[in-house]
Parts: sequence; structure tokens; C-alpha cells
Amino acid sequence: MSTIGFETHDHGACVDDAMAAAEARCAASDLRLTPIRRRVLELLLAEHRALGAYDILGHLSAEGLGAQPPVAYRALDFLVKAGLAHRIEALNAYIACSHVGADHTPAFLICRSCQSVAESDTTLTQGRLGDAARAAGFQIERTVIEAQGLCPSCQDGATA
Amino acid sequence: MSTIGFETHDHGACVDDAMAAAEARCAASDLRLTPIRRRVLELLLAEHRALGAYDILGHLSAEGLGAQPPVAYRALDFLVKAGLAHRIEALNAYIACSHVGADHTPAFLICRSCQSVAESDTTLTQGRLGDAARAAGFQIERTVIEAQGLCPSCQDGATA
DNA sequence: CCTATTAATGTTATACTATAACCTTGATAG
DNA sequence: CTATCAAGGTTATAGTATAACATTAATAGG
Repeated sequence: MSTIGFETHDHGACVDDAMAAAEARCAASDLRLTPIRRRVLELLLAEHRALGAYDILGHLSAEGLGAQPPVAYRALDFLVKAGLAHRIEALNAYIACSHVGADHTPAFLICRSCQSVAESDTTLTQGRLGDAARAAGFQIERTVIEAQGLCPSCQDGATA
Repeated sequence: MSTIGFETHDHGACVDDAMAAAEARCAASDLRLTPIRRRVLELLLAEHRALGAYDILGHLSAEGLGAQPPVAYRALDFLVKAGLAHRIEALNAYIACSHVGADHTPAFLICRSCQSVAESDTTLTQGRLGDAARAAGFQIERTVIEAQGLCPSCQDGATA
């Protein structure tokens, strides 16, 4: 299990790696990373934060890439289905995937102070949720696992 | 850990128990279970399914208890804050709490076929999410743990 | 090359979810 | 009995999301 998002890092390389991984995945799976989709992924990758569909749309429309909600939602849907982005249910927002390539069951740590989001990779049917599902005879298809709280940096001076 | 929601049971008694528990909790904590709040809780308890705020509002308005969105949202907010109901983020909907009284970190099993929702009680900081948070130095304040899939009954004839 | 087919995008309209703001009513305590 | 505050009533609007249909672009097969 690895958690990506809070620690400082070479973000330029982080973004480049993620874009390269996205290209590779699309090429391998016959998915088309069109200009709009690519740009939306870049916008999501720019920060380890979740962006709302209308935030994305604002950028797109400022760049002449489309002004109506479906443009943003379609690109986001594509990225989510392709495993290149995730939807954060608790925020009605989207974030670039930090573990492209691996089939994974993401868990998110969401800071309420700085809005940064870290993605932690876990495995389906592991943990408590898997235990509960097995005990109940429930067949899991998708999981939403999100924790809200304070990231390490914000536990000091922040709205604690 | 106990999971409540899928197995057949004496639902009349289930509802009565839950209402009694809610009354007791409100009395003990000096919270007011007003007619609207009580009715919303009854509506949520009627089925082990999540209801949208506007579903609730529909019932309320049909019964002359209020016709505007804030009426439903206020009652739902009260119930959630009082620990008598939970919000299901993946559905933008609400469900009555199945473990009133215990301080708990609920996890939900949501059937995509029959829309039933089971609540499984877990403990904060347990499981994978707790591990990830500790490793990252993240301080959890609230968790959203939801699994979507097929309940035992729907794994047979359903849209499998 | 050309054209049939499908995928993607453009566009309009609308549905669904949620809250701000302000006013009135009703409960409670002093 | 009245000051205070919690709850509810109401209007308006903000925020999130999708249906439906028209148009354009990419691709494969002839």
C-alpha cells in the first residue's frame, strides 16, 4: 500500500510521468486521448487536489476548448472509465489517478484545510469492508473509501 | 461488527425499536424530535433504502408538512447531526441509522439492483483506511465507506 | 480514393441537488 | 409575561449533472 499526495516532491516529473503513463495506457487499450481529454487530465494533474466539473469547464472555456457542461463531464467520464482519474464522492469532484496502470481500489485522504487529496492504494475485498461484504453475502463491484480530516502540514497552524 | 439491512426481519418491530431509540437519544441529549423531524425519520425507517431529499420532500408536502426544499434538508441535517441518519455520498441520499446509540463509523453496502442499503458498523481508524492515514500522518475526522454491488437476493435473477 | 460507420464534439435545454437569506412562529427561561 | 432563541415558512438562487439531438472527425472496408 502506498499513499501519494501529501509529501513534497518533484511535481514536474510527477506530472510528466503521469501523462506518459496515461498515453501508454490509452495506446495499449485502444482509447483515444483527444486534445480535450488530455487537457482535462493535465488540469487534474496540476495539483493534488480535487477539481469540480465546473472548475474544469472554466479552464476549458477560457482556452476555447468548449463552453458547455457536457464537454467537461464527457472528458471526466472518459478519464474515470479509463482509470486515469477518480471521482471523489464526498466533494462532487475529480482527481487524477496516482496509480495509473495498477488495477486498484483507491482510498482517499482529503484535507479539509488545504483541500489536498492523497490517494492510497488498497485491494478490493481487503479490510473491513471486504469482511462485512463477505459476511453479508454481498458482491462488491465498486467501492467509495474516503477519509476527511487534516493532513500532516495542516495539523499545526491550521483550523484545528 | 454487525451488518443490518439485507436479511428478512420483523420490520414493524425494527421500526418501533429505532423510533424508541431515537426518542431516548433526543431526550438524553436535549434534542428536539419535532413532528417534521420525527416524520422524516419514520420515512427513512420505512425501508432499508436510501431516499433523496426530494423524495422526502414529496412525502412531506403530500402530508401538508412543508413544501420547500429547506424543510427537508433541515430535518435531514438534524437527523444526521444527531446520529439518527446517515448521508450516502455515492447516491446523494439519506438512510436511517441502524446502530443508534453507539458511536460508530458506518460502512454501507449498496445494492445497485434493488437499491437496498445495509449498514455495517466498523470502528474509526480500523482497517486499511486507518493504516493508510497513520502511515501518512493524516488525522481522520470523518469517513465515507461505501460499497456498491449486488446484495445476496439480487445475485440470482437480477441484472447480473 | 471514397464512403459507410462509429466515435467524439457542439449545443440547447432541462433535471436534480443544495443552500443563502430573510421573515414568522412557537417554545423556554428568567 | 416578555426576552430570547430554536424551529419552521418562503423566496430566490447556486451548484451539479444529464438528456437529446445536430455536427464534425476518425477509421475501416470496399
